[in-house]
Amino acid sequence: MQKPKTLTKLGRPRAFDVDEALDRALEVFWSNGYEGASLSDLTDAMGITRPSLYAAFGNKEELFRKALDRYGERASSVLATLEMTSARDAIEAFLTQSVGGQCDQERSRGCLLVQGALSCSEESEHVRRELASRRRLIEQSIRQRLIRAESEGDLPPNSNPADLARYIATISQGLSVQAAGGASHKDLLNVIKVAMGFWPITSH
Amino acid sequence: MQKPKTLTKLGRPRAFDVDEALDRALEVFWSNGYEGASLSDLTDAMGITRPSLYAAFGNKEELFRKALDRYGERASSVLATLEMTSARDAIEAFLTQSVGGQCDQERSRGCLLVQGALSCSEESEHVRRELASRRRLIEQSIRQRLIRAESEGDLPPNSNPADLARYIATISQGLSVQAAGGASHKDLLNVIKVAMGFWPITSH
DNA sequence: GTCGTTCCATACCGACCGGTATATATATAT
DNA sequence: ATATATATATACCGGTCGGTATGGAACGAC
Repeated sequence: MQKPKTLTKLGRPRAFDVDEALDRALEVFWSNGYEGASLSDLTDAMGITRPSLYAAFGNKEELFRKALDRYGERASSVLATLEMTSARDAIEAFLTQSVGGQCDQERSRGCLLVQGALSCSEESEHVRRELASRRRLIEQSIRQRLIRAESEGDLPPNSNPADLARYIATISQGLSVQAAGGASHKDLLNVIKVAMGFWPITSH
Repeated sequence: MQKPKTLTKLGRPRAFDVDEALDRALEVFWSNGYEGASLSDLTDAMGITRPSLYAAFGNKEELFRKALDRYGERASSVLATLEMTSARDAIEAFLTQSVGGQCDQERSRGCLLVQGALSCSEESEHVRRELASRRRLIEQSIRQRLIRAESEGDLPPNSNPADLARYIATISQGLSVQAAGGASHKDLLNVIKVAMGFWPITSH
């Protein structure tokens, strides 16, 4: 059993920045979805060749998964808003931040977890399920926040945290569809305003 | 200028039912989306050969558009619910019927207008826009119903029909994403219950 | 230098994509 | 029967898909 030694800086150095290439790939996946993004689209945007992509990221599916992870890092600040003191503020901020992330500059693009592969060919079923699973994780975070709120007396009486969480997730995902359909940032904020109407208690 | 005569029943008769074949195609598009449905998937499900498909329906995009039209006919009863006397009942029935159409038997599949091509390669941009356009038509129907309600005093004060309509459409589209992610019929109905909470006036 | 290792560039792989040419089968019209 | 018109069956088209074999280029180790 021999040590792996310093096999870090051996051979010809990589001529591109992996993180930057991943960011570019994320953009393509975000715009075109998993199946809609061809390897040629990806390598063109990343500025690297096909073998470089496979050496650095494995294959298309692994690249997508890494792009999803990166997307999750970027969006972590959105989930962080759930930690606000009032549950109502937390939910409203979550939705607002979520919409903010879906509207880059002038173009509305929606959420990658929704745009990525809502429906697809059977070959990509695996990716589709992965996305659904990640969406479910977000819904769970919301649910846990609302369960906490319930225990703190910070929820309207007779509330069902599970149903409320699914409702919030549904709004968020619907906003993604709206964004993909061309709705403006302001439009989406107005939807949030209406959506928060279920909350009978105003906390300020 | 000669009459076209009776060129209806000439030549070898078609060996399949066009309507039934279109229904089968609709199923495939619904499950896999526009790009995710290959011609082989389609012809296999339709039970016809490729040239027969092209002779009867034009090409893949035209077939999809005809499937959309057929889908619209089926879903026309959903839009019809908007004509109920009370606006609140109309909206609630619309959402409930909508969910009913998205859950066939045990499998939840969402709305074709959302699943069809939320994101895609650049070649199918045309189809994507078509779907967004059809979604917008539905939202307009809702808006007009709410505008009518406003004029009838059947809306809460300070309501904004446009924002409310977009909100309803957002819920409906979010439900489609939820359905695609595996939510059950009952789950979706519970979401609707929460979603109607914005409506401060109960009409019975 | 030479070696070992890693990366890049090119060209290529089989499979499948949407779409079609060709030939044959089956109907009506006369 | 013959001609005409339409549908079907088969086999095929160029192009693109995701993925890779191959050979040379650029580094550290020695």
